[in-house]
Amino acid sequence: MTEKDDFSLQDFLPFLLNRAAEDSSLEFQAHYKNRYGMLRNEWRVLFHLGIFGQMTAKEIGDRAKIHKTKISRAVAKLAARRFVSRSRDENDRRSEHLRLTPAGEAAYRDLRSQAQSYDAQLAARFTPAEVALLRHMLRQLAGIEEAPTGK
Amino acid sequence: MTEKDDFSLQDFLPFLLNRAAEDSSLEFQAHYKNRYGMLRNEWRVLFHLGIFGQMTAKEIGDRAKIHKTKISRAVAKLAARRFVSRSRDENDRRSEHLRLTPAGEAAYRDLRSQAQSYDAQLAARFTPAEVALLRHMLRQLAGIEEAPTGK
DNA sequence: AATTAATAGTTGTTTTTGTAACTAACAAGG
DNA sequence: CCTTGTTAGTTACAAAAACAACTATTAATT
Repeated sequence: MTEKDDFSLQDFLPFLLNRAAEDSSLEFQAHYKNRYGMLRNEWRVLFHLGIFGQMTAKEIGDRAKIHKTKISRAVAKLAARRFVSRSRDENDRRSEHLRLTPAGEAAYRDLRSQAQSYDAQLAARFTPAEVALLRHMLRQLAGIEEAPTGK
Repeated sequence: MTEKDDFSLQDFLPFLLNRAAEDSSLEFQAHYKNRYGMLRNEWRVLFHLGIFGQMTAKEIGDRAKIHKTKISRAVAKLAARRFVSRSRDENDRRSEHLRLTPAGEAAYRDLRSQAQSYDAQLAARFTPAEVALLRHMLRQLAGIEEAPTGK
């Protein structure tokens, strides 16, 4: 099983990105799945509402580039578990404003602290400058506009 | 929709990694899906065989960290399309040696060149040193042992 | 040797995802 | 108004992934 070819899968960025993403997802999953029975899109929605306080499904989808059907299902489950409350917009009755219930807030705060320490754990493998560059490059690859530095 | 919280999803590594991985996967998918009707695990198997010449399903799974059921189904499809041939190991009749047929080789060479130019296109957004560091960090995050440099 | 355990690979069943079609509400142009 | 087009969100169906159970073969234990 020795190489007969100069191409290396382990250098191919889409492969590497997927492998790294899968590995880190799997580890972080332990927190939201075991403790709250959530799915990936559910914690993402939860986090968006935790961070921004109130959003519509569309706003979440646009910001996180998650398809509306995924949002719809995630919101349905979060609402069923009383983590999220929904209220129609009076001006445009097509859209719904979502926000966390107290139980949702509690879950968010708990998971956020898990996320922060897991992120720190990943970052600890590198120097701060390296991590900053990594985040910058990943944002670039993910098509996320750089957050304005408050300088 | 303004932030009420200091935590930023867009800095959280698992989120960033997933977003970047998904984006690049989706773009590269166009090549193997449109041209060959392949699935992600199918091109991965194809590439492994293209690179290493001959492997068992287990070896592929170990190296790429793909679960054996995924390998099994990917191999079944590749074999049905005559991209891969299978032969039992005479010493251990549980395992099968897989290799590319000429058609498989042709598909591999085609996709490999697509992969190389797509990778170059991604890499072009950064300096060579940055890209080298990115690959290094991703390998580290993915738990891939660094390839020995021939120095 | 006979039983038990381990390994390579496959198959079946359940969850999740992807895609498309749908409803309801609003907007714009004639 | 009233047809046509858009948008927010849901639902239904098809494709794919996850997980568990299975077969066949080899290895280990007694």
